Amino acid sequence: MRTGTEISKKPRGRPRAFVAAEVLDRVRVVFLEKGFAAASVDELAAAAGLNRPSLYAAFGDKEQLYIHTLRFYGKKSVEGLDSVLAGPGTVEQRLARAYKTAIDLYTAPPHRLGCMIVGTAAVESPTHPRIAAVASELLAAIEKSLEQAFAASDLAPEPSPAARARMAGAIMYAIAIRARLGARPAELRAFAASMVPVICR
Amino acid sequence: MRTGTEISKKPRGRPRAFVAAEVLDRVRVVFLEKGFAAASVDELAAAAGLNRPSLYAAFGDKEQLYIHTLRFYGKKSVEGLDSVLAGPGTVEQRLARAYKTAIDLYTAPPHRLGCMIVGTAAVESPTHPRIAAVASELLAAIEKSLEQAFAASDLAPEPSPAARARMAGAIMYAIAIRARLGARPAELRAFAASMVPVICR
DNA sequence: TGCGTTTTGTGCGATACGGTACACAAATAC
DNA sequence: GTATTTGTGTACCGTATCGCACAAAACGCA
Repeated sequence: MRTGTEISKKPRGRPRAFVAAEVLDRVRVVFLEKGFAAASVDELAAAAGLNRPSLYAAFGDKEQLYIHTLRFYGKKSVEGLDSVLAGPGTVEQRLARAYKTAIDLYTAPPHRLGCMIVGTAAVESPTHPRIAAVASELLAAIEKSLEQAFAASDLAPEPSPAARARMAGAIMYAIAIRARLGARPAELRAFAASMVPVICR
Repeated sequence: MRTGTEISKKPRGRPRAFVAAEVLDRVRVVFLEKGFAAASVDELAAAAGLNRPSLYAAFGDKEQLYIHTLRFYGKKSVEGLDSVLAGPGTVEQRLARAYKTAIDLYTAPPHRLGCMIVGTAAVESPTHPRIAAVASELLAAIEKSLEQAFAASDLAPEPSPAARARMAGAIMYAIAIRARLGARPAELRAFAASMVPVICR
Protein backbone atom coordinates (compact mmCIF):
# COMPACT_ATOMS: atom_id res chain seq x y z
CA MET A 1 0.00 0.00 0.00
CA ARG A 2 1.08 3.50 -0.79
CA THR A 3 -0.74 5.27 2.00
CA GLY A 4 0.81 6.35 5.25
CA THR A 5 3.91 8.37 6.05
CA GLU A 6 6.64 7.84 3.48
CA ILE A 7 9.97 8.69 5.10
CA SER A 8 12.27 7.13 2.54
CA LYS A 9 12.71 8.46 -0.97
CA LYS A 10 11.32 5.43 -2.72
CA PRO A 11 8.61 3.09 -1.56
CA ARG A 12 9.52 -0.55 -1.02
CA GLY A 13 8.36 -3.22 -3.39
CA ARG A 14 8.12 -3.41 -7.12
CA PRO A 15 7.33 -0.07 -8.73
CA ARG A 16 4.10 0.45 -10.59
CA ALA A 17 4.30 0.22 -14.35
CA PHE A 18 1.61 2.86 -14.87
CA VAL A 19 0.52 6.35 -13.86
CA ALA A 20 -2.91 6.37 -12.21
CA ALA A 21 -4.17 9.47 -14.00
CA GLU A 22 -3.26 8.05 -17.40
CA VAL A 23 -5.10 4.84 -16.61
CA LEU A 24 -8.16 6.74 -15.46
CA ASP A 25 -8.15 8.81 -18.63
CA ARG A 26 -8.02 5.70 -20.84
CA VAL A 27 -10.63 3.90 -18.81
CA ARG A 28 -12.85 6.99 -18.92
CA VAL A 29 -13.17 6.60 -22.68
CA VAL A 30 -14.59 3.08 -22.29
CA PHE A 31 -16.95 4.01 -19.47
CA LEU A 32 -18.10 7.10 -21.38
CA GLU A 33 -19.06 5.04 -24.42
CA LYS A 34 -20.35 1.85 -22.85
CA GLY A 35 -21.65 3.07 -19.52
CA PHE A 36 -20.83 1.29 -16.25
CA ALA A 37 -22.87 -1.90 -16.65
CA ALA A 38 -21.94 -2.72 -20.23
CA ALA A 39 -18.24 -1.94 -19.93
CA SER A 40 -16.47 -5.21 -19.13
CA VAL A 41 -13.43 -5.39 -16.89
CA ASP A 42 -11.60 -7.11 -19.76
CA GLU A 43 -12.05 -4.17 -22.10
CA LEU A 44 -11.33 -1.67 -19.33
CA ALA A 45 -8.10 -3.51 -18.58
CA ALA A 46 -7.23 -3.62 -22.28
CA ALA A 47 -7.83 0.13 -22.61
CA ALA A 48 -5.70 0.73 -19.53
CA GLY A 49 -2.94 -1.54 -20.82
CA LEU A 50 -3.00 -3.50 -17.56
CA ASN A 51 -3.93 -6.99 -16.54
CA ARG A 52 -7.09 -7.35 -14.56
CA PRO A 53 -5.41 -8.17 -11.23
CA SER A 54 -3.31 -5.03 -11.57
CA LEU A 55 -6.39 -2.94 -12.19
CA TYR A 56 -8.14 -4.51 -9.17
CA ALA A 57 -5.07 -4.03 -6.98
CA ALA A 58 -4.79 -0.35 -7.89
CA PHE A 59 -8.41 0.76 -8.01
CA GLY A 60 -10.57 -1.91 -6.37
CA ASP A 61 -13.55 -3.58 -7.95
CA LYS A 62 -15.41 -2.41 -11.02
CA GLU A 63 -17.71 0.00 -9.19
CA GLN A 64 -14.78 1.54 -7.31
CA LEU A 65 -12.90 1.94 -10.59
CA TYR A 66 -15.94 3.64 -12.09
CA ILE A 67 -16.23 5.97 -9.11
CA HIS A 68 -12.54 6.89 -9.32
CA THR A 69 -13.05 7.60 -13.01
CA LEU A 70 -16.19 9.63 -12.43
CA ARG A 71 -14.46 11.79 -9.83
CA PHE A 72 -11.51 12.26 -12.19
CA TYR A 73 -13.81 13.30 -15.03
CA GLY A 74 -15.94 15.46 -12.79
CA LYS A 75 -12.99 17.26 -11.25
CA LYS A 76 -11.64 18.11 -14.69
CA SER A 77 -15.08 19.25 -15.84
CA VAL A 78 -15.52 21.57 -12.88
CA GLU A 79 -12.00 22.94 -13.28
CA GLY A 80 -12.68 23.58 -16.97
CA LEU A 81 -15.92 25.35 -16.14
CA ASP A 82 -14.27 27.44 -13.40
CA SER A 83 -11.60 28.45 -15.87
CA VAL A 84 -14.03 29.54 -18.59
CA LEU A 85 -16.26 31.37 -16.11
CA ALA A 86 -13.23 33.21 -14.72
CA GLY A 87 -12.25 34.44 -18.17
CA PRO A 88 -12.71 37.84 -19.83
CA GLY A 89 -15.94 39.51 -20.87
CA THR A 90 -19.46 39.85 -19.50
CA VAL A 91 -21.09 36.99 -17.60
CA GLU A 92 -23.29 36.38 -20.66
CA GLN A 93 -20.21 35.97 -22.85
CA ARG A 94 -18.60 33.67 -20.32
CA LEU A 95 -21.72 31.54 -19.96
CA ALA A 96 -22.01 31.34 -23.75
CA ARG A 97 -18.36 30.24 -23.90
CA ALA A 98 -19.00 27.62 -21.22
CA TYR A 99 -21.88 26.17 -23.23
CA LYS A 100 -19.85 26.24 -26.42
CA THR A 101 -16.99 24.41 -24.72
CA ALA A 102 -19.34 21.83 -23.26
CA ILE A 103 -21.11 21.26 -26.57
CA ASP A 104 -17.79 20.87 -28.38
CA LEU A 105 -16.78 18.19 -25.88
CA TYR A 106 -20.15 16.44 -25.85
CA THR A 107 -20.34 16.28 -29.63
CA ALA A 108 -16.68 15.59 -30.45
CA PRO A 109 -16.40 13.06 -33.31
CA PRO A 110 -16.47 10.16 -33.86
CA HIS A 111 -18.92 9.18 -31.12
CA ARG A 112 -20.55 12.29 -29.63
CA LEU A 113 -20.81 10.74 -26.20
CA GLY A 114 -22.16 13.59 -24.12
CA CYS A 115 -21.30 13.95 -20.44
CA MET A 116 -20.16 11.03 -18.30
CA ILE A 117 -22.10 12.16 -15.24
CA VAL A 118 -25.51 12.74 -16.82
CA GLY A 119 -25.05 10.16 -19.55
CA THR A 120 -23.69 7.16 -17.65
CA ALA A 121 -24.13 7.66 -13.89
CA ALA A 122 -27.82 8.45 -13.75
CA VAL A 123 -28.93 5.08 -15.10
CA GLU A 124 -27.00 3.30 -12.30
CA SER A 125 -28.39 5.43 -9.51
CA PRO A 126 -31.27 3.23 -8.32
CA THR A 127 -29.02 0.20 -7.94
CA HIS A 128 -25.67 1.82 -7.08
CA PRO A 129 -26.24 4.50 -4.42
CA ARG A 130 -22.54 5.28 -4.17
CA ILE A 131 -22.46 6.21 -7.83
CA ALA A 132 -25.56 8.33 -7.36
CA ALA A 133 -23.96 10.17 -4.45
CA VAL A 134 -20.79 11.01 -6.39
CA ALA A 135 -22.77 12.14 -9.43
CA SER A 136 -24.94 14.39 -7.27
CA GLU A 137 -21.88 15.96 -5.65
CA LEU A 138 -20.40 16.66 -9.05
CA LEU A 139 -23.56 18.31 -10.34
CA ALA A 140 -23.67 20.39 -7.17
CA ALA A 141 -20.07 21.48 -7.84
CA ILE A 142 -21.00 22.51 -11.39
CA GLU A 143 -23.91 24.53 -10.08
CA LYS A 144 -21.73 26.12 -7.42
CA SER A 145 -19.26 27.21 -10.08
CA LEU A 146 -22.07 28.77 -12.06
CA GLU A 147 -23.54 30.41 -8.95
CA GLN A 148 -20.23 32.03 -8.07
CA ALA A 149 -19.96 33.49 -11.56
CA PHE A 150 -23.46 34.95 -11.34
CA ALA A 151 -22.88 36.27 -7.81
CA ALA A 152 -19.76 38.10 -8.94
CA SER A 153 -21.54 39.64 -11.93
CA ASP A 154 -23.57 42.81 -12.30
CA LEU A 155 -26.81 40.96 -13.07
CA ALA A 156 -30.01 41.94 -11.30
CA PRO A 157 -30.38 40.42 -7.80
CA GLU A 158 -33.56 38.59 -8.85
CA PRO A 159 -33.49 35.80 -9.88
CA SER A 160 -30.86 34.96 -7.29
CA PRO A 161 -27.46 33.62 -8.35
CA ALA A 162 -28.49 30.21 -6.99
CA ALA A 163 -31.69 30.19 -9.06
CA ARG A 164 -29.76 31.23 -12.16
CA ALA A 165 -27.22 28.47 -11.50
CA ARG A 166 -29.90 25.83 -11.18
CA MET A 167 -31.38 26.92 -14.47
CA ALA A 168 -28.04 27.13 -16.26
CA GLY A 169 -27.13 23.70 -14.91
CA ALA A 170 -30.44 22.22 -16.03
CA ILE A 171 -29.90 23.54 -19.53
CA MET A 172 -26.43 22.01 -19.56
CA TYR A 173 -27.70 18.57 -18.46
CA ALA A 174 -30.41 18.66 -21.10
CA ILE A 175 -27.84 19.56 -23.75
CA ALA A 176 -25.70 16.64 -22.57
CA ILE A 177 -28.61 14.23 -22.93
CA ARG A 178 -29.59 15.55 -26.32
CA ALA A 179 -25.95 15.31 -27.48
CA ARG A 180 -25.70 11.69 -26.40
CA LEU A 181 -28.97 10.89 -28.17
CA GLY A 182 -27.48 12.22 -31.37
CA ALA A 183 -28.67 15.82 -31.70
CA ARG A 184 -26.78 17.88 -34.24
CA PRO A 185 -24.18 20.25 -32.78
CA ALA A 186 -25.61 23.24 -34.65
CA GLU A 187 -29.00 22.61 -33.08
CA LEU A 188 -27.49 22.43 -29.60
CA ARG A 189 -25.46 25.59 -30.20
CA ALA A 190 -28.54 27.49 -31.34
CA PHE A 191 -30.46 26.29 -28.28
CA ALA A 192 -27.68 27.28 -25.89
CA ALA A 193 -27.37 30.69 -27.53
CA SER A 194 -31.09 31.26 -27.09
CA MET A 195 -30.93 30.30 -23.40
CA VAL A 196 -28.06 32.60 -22.34
CA PRO A 197 -30.10 35.83 -22.41
CA VAL A 198 -32.95 34.07 -20.60
CA ILE A 199 -30.66 32.89 -17.80
CA CYS A 200 -28.92 36.30 -17.55
CA ARG A 201 -32.07 38.43 -17.79
CA MET B 1 -47.80 -15.37 -37.15
CA ARG B 2 -50.73 -13.16 -36.42
CA THR B 3 -50.44 -10.86 -39.42
CA GLY B 4 -52.26 -11.24 -42.69
CA THR B 5 -55.91 -11.41 -43.59
CA GLU B 6 -57.92 -13.19 -40.90
CA ILE B 7 -61.12 -14.51 -42.42
CA SER B 8 -61.94 -16.92 -39.63
CA LYS B 9 -62.94 -15.83 -36.15
CA LYS B 10 -59.97 -17.22 -34.24
CA PRO B 11 -56.37 -17.68 -35.30
CA ARG B 12 -55.05 -21.21 -35.57
CA GLY B 13 -52.61 -22.56 -33.06
CA ARG B 14 -52.34 -22.43 -29.34
CA PRO B 15 -53.59 -19.18 -27.82
CA ARG B 16 -51.22 -16.93 -25.92
CA ALA B 17 -51.28 -17.21 -22.14
CA PHE B 18 -50.56 -13.50 -21.70
CA VAL B 19 -51.59 -10.02 -22.81
CA ALA B 20 -48.75 -8.14 -24.50
CA ALA B 21 -49.49 -4.81 -22.85
CA GLU B 22 -49.48 -6.37 -19.38
CA VAL B 23 -46.12 -8.01 -20.07
CA LEU B 24 -44.66 -4.73 -21.33
CA ASP B 25 -45.89 -2.92 -18.25
CA ARG B 26 -44.26 -5.46 -15.92
CA VAL B 27 -41.05 -5.54 -17.92
CA ARG B 28 -40.99 -1.74 -17.95
CA VAL B 29 -40.53 -1.73 -14.19
CA VAL B 30 -37.37 -3.83 -14.45
CA PHE B 31 -35.92 -1.83 -17.34
CA LEU B 32 -36.74 1.43 -15.57
CA GLU B 33 -34.83 0.39 -12.46
CA LYS B 34 -31.93 -1.56 -13.92
CA GLY B 35 -31.52 0.06 -17.32
CA PHE B 36 -31.16 -2.00 -20.51
CA ALA B 37 -27.67 -3.45 -20.00
CA ALA B 38 -28.02 -4.52 -16.38
CA ALA B 39 -31.50 -5.98 -16.67
CA SER B 40 -31.08 -9.70 -17.33
CA VAL B 41 -33.44 -11.68 -19.52
CA ASP B 42 -34.03 -14.01 -16.57
CA GLU B 43 -35.36 -11.26 -14.35
CA LEU B 44 -37.32 -9.72 -17.21
CA ALA B 45 -38.95 -13.09 -17.84
CA ALA B 46 -39.63 -13.55 -14.14
CA ALA B 47 -41.27 -10.10 -13.95
CA ALA B 48 -43.32 -10.93 -17.03
CA GLY B 49 -44.34 -14.31 -15.62
CA LEU B 50 -43.16 -16.02 -18.81
CA ASN B 51 -40.40 -18.40 -19.70
CA ARG B 52 -37.58 -16.96 -21.72
CA PRO B 53 -38.46 -18.73 -25.00
CA SER B 54 -41.98 -17.32 -24.74
CA LEU B 55 -40.62 -13.83 -24.24
CA TYR B 56 -38.29 -14.25 -27.23
CA ALA B 57 -41.08 -15.65 -29.38
CA ALA B 58 -43.38 -12.74 -28.59
CA PHE B 59 -41.04 -9.79 -28.56
CA GLY B 60 -37.73 -10.82 -30.13
CA ASP B 61 -34.34 -10.45 -28.53
CA LYS B 62 -33.47 -8.32 -25.53
CA GLU B 63 -32.92 -5.11 -27.49
CA GLN B 64 -36.19 -5.57 -29.37
CA LEU B 65 -38.00 -6.16 -26.09
CA TYR B 66 -36.48 -3.00 -24.70
CA ILE B 67 -37.52 -1.02 -27.76
CA HIS B 68 -41.09 -2.34 -27.53
CA THR B 69 -41.11 -1.33 -23.87
CA LEU B 70 -39.67 2.10 -24.56
CA ARG B 71 -42.30 2.81 -27.21
CA PHE B 72 -45.01 1.60 -24.84
CA TYR B 73 -43.73 3.87 -22.06
CA GLY B 74 -43.17 6.79 -24.42
CA LYS B 75 -46.63 6.54 -25.97
CA LYS B 76 -48.23 6.60 -22.54
CA SER B 77 -46.06 9.55 -21.48
CA VAL B 78 -46.97 11.58 -24.54
CA GLU B 79 -50.66 10.74 -24.13
CA GLY B 80 -50.50 11.79 -20.49
CA LEU B 81 -48.80 15.05 -21.41
CA ASP B 82 -51.32 15.74 -24.21
CA SER B 83 -54.12 15.16 -21.75
CA VAL B 84 -52.76 17.53 -19.09
CA LEU B 85 -51.93 20.21 -21.67
CA ALA B 86 -55.46 19.96 -23.09
CA GLY B 87 -56.96 20.56 -19.66
CA PRO B 88 -58.53 23.69 -18.16
CA GLY B 89 -56.82 26.93 -17.22
CA THR B 90 -54.11 29.15 -18.66
CA VAL B 91 -51.10 27.63 -20.45
CA GLU B 92 -48.99 28.49 -17.40
CA GLN B 93 -51.33 26.50 -15.16
CA ARG B 94 -51.34 23.59 -17.60
CA LEU B 95 -47.55 23.59 -17.90
CA ALA B 96 -47.25 23.72 -14.11
CA ARG B 97 -49.65 20.76 -13.88
CA ALA B 98 -47.60 18.86 -16.47
CA TYR B 99 -44.43 19.37 -14.44
CA LYS B 100 -46.19 18.40 -11.23
CA THR B 101 -47.49 15.22 -12.82
CA ALA B 102 -44.08 14.35 -14.22
CA ILE B 103 -42.33 15.01 -10.91
CA ASP B 104 -44.88 12.87 -9.05
CA LEU B 105 -44.17 10.01 -11.45
CA TYR B 106 -40.41 10.46 -11.46
CA THR B 107 -40.19 10.59 -7.66
CA ALA B 108 -42.83 7.98 -6.79
CA PRO B 109 -41.66 5.81 -3.87
CA PRO B 110 -39.98 3.50 -3.24
CA HIS B 111 -37.37 3.97 -5.93
CA ARG B 112 -37.74 7.39 -7.54
CA LEU B 113 -36.65 6.14 -10.92
CA GLY B 114 -37.11 9.17 -13.10
CA CYS B 115 -37.99 8.85 -16.78
CA MET B 116 -37.24 5.72 -18.80
CA ILE B 117 -36.27 7.66 -21.92
CA VAL B 118 -33.79 10.09 -20.42
CA GLY B 119 -32.75 7.82 -17.59
CA THR B 120 -32.15 4.51 -19.36
CA ALA B 121 -32.02 5.03 -23.13
CA ALA B 122 -29.42 7.76 -23.34
CA VAL B 123 -26.62 5.64 -21.88
CA GLU B 124 -27.17 2.99 -24.59
CA SER B 125 -27.19 5.44 -27.50
CA PRO B 126 -23.57 5.21 -28.62
CA THR B 127 -23.69 1.42 -28.87
CA HIS B 128 -27.36 0.84 -29.76
CA PRO B 129 -28.38 3.27 -32.51
CA ARG B 130 -31.88 1.80 -32.74
CA ILE B 131 -32.51 2.66 -29.11
CA ALA B 132 -31.13 6.15 -29.70
CA ALA B 133 -33.48 6.65 -32.65
CA VAL B 134 -36.59 5.62 -30.71
CA ALA B 135 -35.63 7.78 -27.73
CA SER B 136 -35.08 10.79 -30.00
CA GLU B 137 -38.48 10.27 -31.65
CA LEU B 138 -40.12 10.15 -28.25
CA LEU B 139 -38.47 13.35 -27.05
CA ALA B 140 -39.53 15.00 -30.30
CA ALA B 141 -43.11 13.89 -29.63
CA ILE B 142 -42.96 15.41 -26.13
CA GLU B 143 -41.70 18.67 -27.55
CA LYS B 144 -44.37 18.64 -30.24
CA SER B 145 -47.04 18.24 -27.59
CA LEU B 146 -45.62 21.20 -25.70
CA GLU B 147 -45.29 23.26 -28.88
CA GLN B 148 -48.93 22.71 -29.78
CA ALA B 149 -50.02 23.88 -26.37
CA PHE B 150 -47.94 27.05 -26.67
CA ALA B 151 -49.11 27.68 -30.25
CA ALA B 152 -52.74 27.47 -29.13
CA SER B 153 -52.18 29.86 -26.23
CA ASP B 154 -52.29 33.62 -26.04
CA LEU B 155 -48.58 33.96 -25.23
CA ALA B 156 -46.46 36.52 -27.06
CA PRO B 157 -45.29 35.36 -30.51
CA GLU B 158 -41.63 35.68 -29.43
CA PRO B 159 -40.13 33.37 -28.30
CA SER B 160 -41.80 31.09 -30.83
CA PRO B 161 -43.88 28.12 -29.67
CA ALA B 162 -41.08 25.84 -30.91
CA ALA B 163 -38.44 27.69 -28.87
CA ARG B 164 -40.67 27.57 -25.79
CA ALA B 165 -41.21 23.85 -26.30
CA ARG B 166 -37.49 23.17 -26.57
CA MET B 167 -36.93 25.03 -23.34
CA ALA B 168 -39.83 23.39 -21.53
CA GLY B 169 -38.63 19.98 -22.72
CA ALA B 170 -35.06 20.66 -21.60
CA ILE B 171 -36.30 21.58 -18.13
CA MET B 172 -38.30 18.37 -18.01
CA TYR B 173 -35.31 16.21 -18.99
CA ALA B 174 -33.14 17.91 -16.39
CA ILE B 175 -35.81 17.29 -13.76
CA ALA B 176 -35.90 13.63 -14.79
CA ILE B 177 -32.13 13.30 -14.39
CA ARG B 178 -32.13 15.07 -11.06
CA ALA B 179 -34.99 12.86 -9.86
CA ARG B 180 -33.15 9.69 -10.79
CA LEU B 181 -30.03 10.95 -9.04
CA GLY B 182 -32.05 11.31 -5.86
CA ALA B 183 -33.07 14.98 -5.69
CA ARG B 184 -35.83 15.71 -3.20
CA PRO B 185 -39.30 16.14 -4.72
CA ALA B 186 -39.83 19.50 -2.97
CA GLU B 187 -36.67 20.82 -4.57
CA LEU B 188 -37.76 19.69 -8.02
CA ARG B 189 -41.23 21.17 -7.51
CA ALA B 190 -39.77 24.52 -6.49
CA PHE B 191 -37.47 24.50 -9.50
CA ALA B 192 -40.31 23.65 -11.90
CA ALA B 193 -42.50 26.36 -10.40
CA SER B 194 -39.76 28.93 -10.90
CA MET B 195 -39.31 27.89 -14.54
CA VAL B 196 -42.93 28.13 -15.66
CA PRO B 197 -43.08 31.96 -15.74
CA VAL B 198 -39.72 32.03 -17.51
CA ILE B 199 -40.92 29.65 -20.23
CA CYS B 200 -44.25 31.47 -20.59
CA ARG B 201 -42.87 35.03 -20.46
C1' DT C 1 22.99 -12.18 -0.19
C1' DG C 2 18.63 -12.98 1.88
C1' DC C 3 14.27 -11.37 3.38
C1' DG C 4 10.22 -8.51 3.21
C1' DT C 5 7.14 -5.83 0.47
C1' DT C 6 4.63 -4.55 -3.50
C1' DT C 7 3.34 -5.35 -8.32
C1' DT C 8 2.74 -8.06 -12.49
C1' DG C 9 1.25 -12.05 -15.27
C1' DT C 10 -0.91 -16.48 -16.10
C1' DG C 11 -4.39 -19.19 -15.27
C1' DC C 12 -8.49 -20.60 -12.88
C1' DG C 13 -13.27 -20.93 -10.88
C1' DA C 14 -18.00 -20.35 -10.27
C1' DT C 15 -21.54 -18.27 -12.11
C1' DA C 16 -24.28 -15.66 -15.13
C1' DC C 17 -25.59 -14.49 -19.63
C1' DG C 18 -28.42 -14.34 -24.11
C1' DG C 19 -30.24 -17.26 -27.10
C1' DT C 20 -31.87 -21.81 -28.89
C1' DA C 21 -33.50 -26.88 -29.71
C1' DC C 22 -37.09 -29.66 -29.29
C1' DA C 23 -40.86 -32.23 -27.17
C1' DC C 24 -45.29 -31.48 -25.77
C1' DA C 25 -49.61 -28.66 -25.29
C1' DA C 26 -53.51 -26.29 -27.13
C1' DA C 27 -55.91 -24.53 -30.52
C1' DT C 28 -58.24 -24.39 -35.67
C1' DA C 29 -59.29 -26.46 -40.26
C1' DC C 30 -60.74 -30.16 -42.89
C1' DG D 1 -59.58 -38.29 -36.25
C1' DT D 2 -55.59 -36.22 -38.50
C1' DA D 3 -52.82 -32.40 -40.11
C1' DT D 4 -51.26 -27.95 -39.33
C1' DT D 5 -50.18 -23.95 -36.71
C1' DT D 6 -48.78 -21.49 -32.77
C1' DG D 7 -47.30 -21.30 -27.86
C1' DT D 8 -45.17 -23.21 -23.56
C1' DG D 9 -41.70 -25.60 -20.75
C1' DT D 10 -37.39 -27.98 -19.86
C1' DA D 11 -32.95 -28.33 -20.76
C1' DC D 12 -28.96 -27.12 -23.08
C1' DC D 13 -25.13 -24.43 -25.30
C1' DG D 14 -21.16 -21.58 -25.95
C1' DT D 15 -19.40 -17.79 -24.21
C1' DA D 16 -18.63 -13.95 -21.25
C1' DT D 17 -18.17 -12.10 -16.73
C1' DC D 18 -16.01 -10.67 -12.31
C1' DG D 19 -12.95 -11.65 -9.01
C1' DC D 20 -9.15 -14.33 -7.19
C1' DA D 21 -4.89 -17.62 -6.27
C1' DC D 22 -0.35 -17.84 -6.59
C1' DA D 23 4.24 -17.83 -8.64
C1' DA D 24 7.54 -14.77 -10.40
C1' DA D 25 9.44 -10.11 -10.91
C1' DA D 26 11.26 -5.88 -9.12
C1' DC D 27 12.32 -3.13 -5.77
C1' DG D 28 14.24 -1.42 -0.63
C1' DC D 29 16.74 -2.57 3.46
C1' DA D 30 19.95 -4.80 6.67
